[in-house]
Amino acid sequence: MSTDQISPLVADLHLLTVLAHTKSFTETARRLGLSKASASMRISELERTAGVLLVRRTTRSVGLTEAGQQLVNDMQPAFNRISESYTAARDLVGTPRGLIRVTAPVALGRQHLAPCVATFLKRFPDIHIELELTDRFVNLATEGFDLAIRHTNAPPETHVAWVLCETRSILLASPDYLARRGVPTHPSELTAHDCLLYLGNHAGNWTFVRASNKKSAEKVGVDIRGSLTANNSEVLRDALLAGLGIGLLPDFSTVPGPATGHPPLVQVLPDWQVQGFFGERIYALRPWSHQVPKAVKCLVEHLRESFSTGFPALL
Amino acid sequence: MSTDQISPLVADLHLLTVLAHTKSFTETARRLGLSKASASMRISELERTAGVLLVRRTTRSVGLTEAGQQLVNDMQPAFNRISESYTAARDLVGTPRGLIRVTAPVALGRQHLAPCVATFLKRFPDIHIELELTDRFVNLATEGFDLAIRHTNAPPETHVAWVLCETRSILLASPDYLARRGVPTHPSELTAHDCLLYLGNHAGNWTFVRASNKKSAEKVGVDIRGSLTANNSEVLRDALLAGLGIGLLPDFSTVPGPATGHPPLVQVLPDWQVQGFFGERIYALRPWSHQVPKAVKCLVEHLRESFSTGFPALL
DNA sequence: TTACATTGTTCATATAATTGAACAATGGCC
DNA sequence: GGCCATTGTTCAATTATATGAACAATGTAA
Repeated sequence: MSTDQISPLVADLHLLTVLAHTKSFTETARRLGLSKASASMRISELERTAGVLLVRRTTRSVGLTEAGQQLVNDMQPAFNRISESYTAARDLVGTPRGLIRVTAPVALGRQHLAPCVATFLKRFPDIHIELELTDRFVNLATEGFDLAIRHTNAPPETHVAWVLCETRSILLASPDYLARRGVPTHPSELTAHDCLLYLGNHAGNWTFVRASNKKSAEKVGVDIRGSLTANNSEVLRDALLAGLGIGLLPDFSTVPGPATGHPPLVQVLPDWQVQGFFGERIYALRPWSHQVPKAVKCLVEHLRESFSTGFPALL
Repeated sequence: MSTDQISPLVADLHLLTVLAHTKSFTETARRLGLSKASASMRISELERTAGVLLVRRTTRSVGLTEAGQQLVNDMQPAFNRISESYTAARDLVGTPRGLIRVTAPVALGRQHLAPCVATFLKRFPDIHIELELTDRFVNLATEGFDLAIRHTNAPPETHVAWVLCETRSILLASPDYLARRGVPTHPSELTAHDCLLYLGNHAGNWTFVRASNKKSAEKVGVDIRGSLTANNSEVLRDALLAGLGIGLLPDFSTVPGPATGHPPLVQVLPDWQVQGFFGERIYALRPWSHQVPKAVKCLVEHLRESFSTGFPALL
């Protein structure tokens, strides 16, 4: 009925939406900066005044009832909108500020993003950044992230995708490995080599493409034998440096620093590219919204500048 | 950014939206059931944490700054949606309940609506009704009404319009007036009569239409001389009963009760109708929304039943 | 199965909130 | 122009709320 009635409940209703995502009073309380005792009591009172059971509570876990789930589904976009509006109002005046929650792949985040973020925070003292590094595919909207840094050639259509820089995945090996096992001159030779595979992304069969000077492209399918498979690109890089085999890595994570004592890696089969790893870029992704907070705009701009100047040697 | 940040502010942001409509801390506090001291302080703190001036305060009046206005415009639909969702959740279980804010024309409201509402409240003890009678055209959405009862032949397209009953406006006079001045047999004779006009609705020239038994309709334009013009239909009715002239009144407000000591009014020119007063109905109007609260549905149903049985004599 | 760690709830205490009267400022009214 | 009613703000007293340690329940790992 008239919106006046929800006034004493608005805060509790929002608490409920957070609870719906975290499915935990403890986590909800932490995010909202209050005690789990409060969170528990306020939900209880919300249910009491509403006269509807919203939360299914076992002493150990929390789920929503059908009514609660429907209520949250209805309200969630509204709270998102309110949040955007508030941020937009703040952005009207003064310097950029606020909290930006960023998620990025572990390796990329640690090696390139973190240093870049550090200089950014010095320029904008009123901006705070929460950087969560994970190789898991997070859902920006439901997990409350403002920005995701992704290395991909197919950014999701449902998000705003800013291009930070162009990259490509190339085949690499250490000089000593190539000295021992020989330098491949054609993709088909890879079958006889040890390969380092990224778990999940890299299937057992790669299709190589060579763009000839004519229109037609030359294609070769090759079965790959993985001597090491890992879900961490830094492990693969270290394995490459140690001379364990030939690996497909994005170019930004392959320049060894002087501290490693290793010579630079050597690109293998530079004329060939692996299908599915064309046109890769580093993107800053953001769930679609009416407004982009000024702080986020600044961060993206800063990242774009930093990433466009090329990547420094690692370590 | 992430909606978690607005959690401590949500209640204050909603307070701001109420303030935007009332333009008064006192009224805002009354509606929200807290003291004006609280309202003032919480808005102040909201501005402090946002770092933006939202409210333009003179010690006597309250207006919004540009930033504040934009913020409210952005958020208002969201809060409406939240309110609807909450009401829908409550409606999932148990008997209809909640507050319904209703506005209606003074005469119609006092004579027919109020008695009907009384019996309704007995049937649904958990429903509360706030009945505001005014002949002013209220904006349902911005003034926070759930339902408006209107007597019109052109319900606004932007609202849900339930038909409560059919009515028509007819020409009436008291028997003694007609005895003194004669019974008109044709609209053109009205120029020589005293007429009672509703201020605003009734212009000085009426077009009369008679639906003949053939397809063609007969039309006559007549200049009307008003002996009394008022913006209150009850005043006009009393004047009719007192024999002051001929008046155009909706049929539901014309049956004099025995307490008046007056004989029933007599319809004049029953074959003719006045253009612009065709197809009149009593409507229950409601701003468009995703859900109609169960309590509102029940009230509309109750009104429809009561109004369809015809109107009792007045007074 | 058993022990452990973690969850949600409870209750007395401490904290933060709301309150209401007093005050200064202002718009309306004669 | 001056009076009066009403507005928004301020501040100490009060009320309501949040807190955190203790507890029972439960999923997990050995």
